[in-house]
Amino acid sequence: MVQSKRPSLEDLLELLGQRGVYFILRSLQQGALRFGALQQATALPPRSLSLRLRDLEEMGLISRTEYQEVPPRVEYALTPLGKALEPALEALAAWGKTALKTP
Amino acid sequence: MVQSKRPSLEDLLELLGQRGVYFILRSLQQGALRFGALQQATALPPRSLSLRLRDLEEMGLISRTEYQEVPPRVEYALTPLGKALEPALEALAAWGKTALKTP
DNA sequence: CAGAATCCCCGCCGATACTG
DNA sequence: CAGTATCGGCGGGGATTCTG
Repeated sequence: MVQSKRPSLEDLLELLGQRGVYFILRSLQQGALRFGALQQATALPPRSLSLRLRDLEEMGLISRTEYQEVPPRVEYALTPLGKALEPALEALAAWGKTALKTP
Repeated sequence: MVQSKRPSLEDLLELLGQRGVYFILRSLQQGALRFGALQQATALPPRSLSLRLRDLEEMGLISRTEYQEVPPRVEYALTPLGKALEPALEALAAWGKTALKTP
């Protein structure tokens, strides 16, 4: 467990502004996912995805679970703090839909 | 009226991630404000504030009204589309408070 | 499979000065 | 008052390559 950053609203917004982060959180709302699956969902290069996942983990929004197997398997899931974002993400999505209706 | 950009959710998130943008929108929810007032509210240098305001205007979230007076006066206000963001901003603020309670 | 390392480049950011 | 002009720095971002 890392949880180094104080999860301030400004930090969250800055992170949400990075490409793919919104999609990562939305995807994980359906359940835990592996690195490869997130790569496909976000269309991010490995390095960028890795950085974003670390940011999210440091902010306490997601957890990383490493399974000692062959082949290696790592799963990412929302923490309670991450799940608490759901209403906000819903509200943003709702705005996005209304924005399309009134051009 | 400019309204050049299609207001997609990704664009909004990217813009919200820029420093000061959240504060600009929140401040304007209380009513129209002038450039100088926004400068004080956000603590942004003039150039950055000017860029952010233009981004917001291009996305159709705020409107710019210039009064031909001496001294010059310009007021920024939320458009209906900008006001439609209020629930989302509220939800984000609510998350911010819960984030503080559960460190 | 899940990342780390390296490299290079551009775009933003803030500071300072100036003007209609 | 409400911006624009100019500049320098640096940090993030993507592409590519390599490894436990």
